[in-house]
Amino acid sequence: MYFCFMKYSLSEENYLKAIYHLEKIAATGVATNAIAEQMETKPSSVTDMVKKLSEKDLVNYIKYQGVTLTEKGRKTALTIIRKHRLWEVFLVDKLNFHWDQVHEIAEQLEHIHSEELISRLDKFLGEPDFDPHGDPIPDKHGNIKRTEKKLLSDLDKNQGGVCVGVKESSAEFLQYLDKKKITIGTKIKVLGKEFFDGSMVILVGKDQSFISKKTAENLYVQTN
Amino acid sequence: MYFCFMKYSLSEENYLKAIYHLEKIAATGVATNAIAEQMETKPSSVTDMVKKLSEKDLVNYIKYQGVTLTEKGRKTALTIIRKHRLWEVFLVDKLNFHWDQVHEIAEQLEHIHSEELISRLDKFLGEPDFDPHGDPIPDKHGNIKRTEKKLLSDLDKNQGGVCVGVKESSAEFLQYLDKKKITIGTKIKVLGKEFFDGSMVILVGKDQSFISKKTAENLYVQTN
DNA sequence: ATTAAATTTTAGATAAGACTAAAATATTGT
DNA sequence: ACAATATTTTAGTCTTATCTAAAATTTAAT
Ligand SMILES: [Mn+2]
Ligand SMILES: [Mn+2]
Ligand SMILES: [Mn+2]
Ligand SMILES: [Mn+2]
Repeated sequence: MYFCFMKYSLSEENYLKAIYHLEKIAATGVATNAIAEQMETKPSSVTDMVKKLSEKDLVNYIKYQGVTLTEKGRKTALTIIRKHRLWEVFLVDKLNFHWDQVHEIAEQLEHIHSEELISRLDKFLGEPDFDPHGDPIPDKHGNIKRTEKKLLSDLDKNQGGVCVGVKESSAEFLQYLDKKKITIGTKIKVLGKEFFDGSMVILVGKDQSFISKKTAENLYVQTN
Repeated sequence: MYFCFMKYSLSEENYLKAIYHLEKIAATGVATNAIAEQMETKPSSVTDMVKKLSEKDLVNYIKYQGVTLTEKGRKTALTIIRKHRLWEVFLVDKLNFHWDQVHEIAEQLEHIHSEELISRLDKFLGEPDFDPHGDPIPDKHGNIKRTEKKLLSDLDKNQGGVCVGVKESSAEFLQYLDKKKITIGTKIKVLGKEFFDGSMVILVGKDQSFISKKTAENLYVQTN
């Protein structure tokens, strides 16, 4: 297989990315319906594309059994994710965009084809390890620096940590976190946890705050 | 017509840009063949696209009589050119690309859709008036700052000026200019002009240099 | 073990953008 | 003026990426 600087279409790249993200959740092969939902398209369209990706040796596909990425497919997906996240850092760090504004633009920028561009952008940004949402940026070989992190919802009373990422990164959720004064790097401590509904009273900096279970399940923290 | 933030396809945008550039040369309507050559496509494909652009009120088209841009088409072309040139400035000024490396990448970046992105990029770059090749950058309304400039080939003996742009901006020509130590801002003086073939002996900084007519016809200077 | 329901695939259609070959129109040369 | 040439358009085909409707297969329920 060696090194292949093949260029793929916008659509192919988006499918690979979707499958990559779904593969992390699904234990078995990724289901056609799951891909269709993620891509906001129809299952029949997915089947067509999956066949094509299979032809190009980017996915393993057996009828009715879902798909998995091949090594080549995974590498390709990771370079797109790398580009996405680097561009997000650019938008936030250099152009002063807010973290809830960058995803849509990065969705476009991630498809720009130029190794040299990404290599220089990476240097320009100081070779960052994480994007504005706390997600790790794969290096040029597709290696991801894994870090210890837990969902805030898994902490017990009196445990504390630093917010290092969000699971959901919709604009709505990010804007809600702003209102709560929570962002990457914010110190959080669990003051109380309600048995009934999983809601929490937490210490954010010096102030108390009340958050729902749903919120706690979408915040990653690094415990100390 | 008012303000229309309609998004056009990659192909439509490229056609508009091509027609814009050809319109500056052609006195009459832009010929189908000319567009085909510029776009590296077939005349029949051009006819198809031109009909579509005409439907969308981006060009005026009468069978067999070539096309001209409408006001809407011209504005749209200018926003794409604005994006192209701003990205070129970014690539050279911020990522330290060389001026002969940026065009291809800018051809991709110019199609990213986001007003906010371009507005912020413009500010980040210091609202530049010219791109790395000396071409003017239209403002957000499509206004271009016109400057006095002549082709070096039109200067007479003993006239001098500052290089402010290139007509051709192929990588080959730009690399040749590097070898000749000529770039934007370089002071040039005509020491001699050969009647026979239009070649020139010029002063570049403190050194003499010999250039062909073809080279002189592709260099813009501002006389002092 | 059958039947019902959900999932997935196939078959056939559509739209965008490109192509080739042939027809229509315009331009040139004598 | 009229034939020869060049340009442009039309007609029909192809590819990519979608879609709908129907068939095939798997999974879940009785
Ligand atoms: Mn994102
Ligand atoms: Mn992100
Ligand atoms: Mn350029
Ligand atoms: Mn330029």
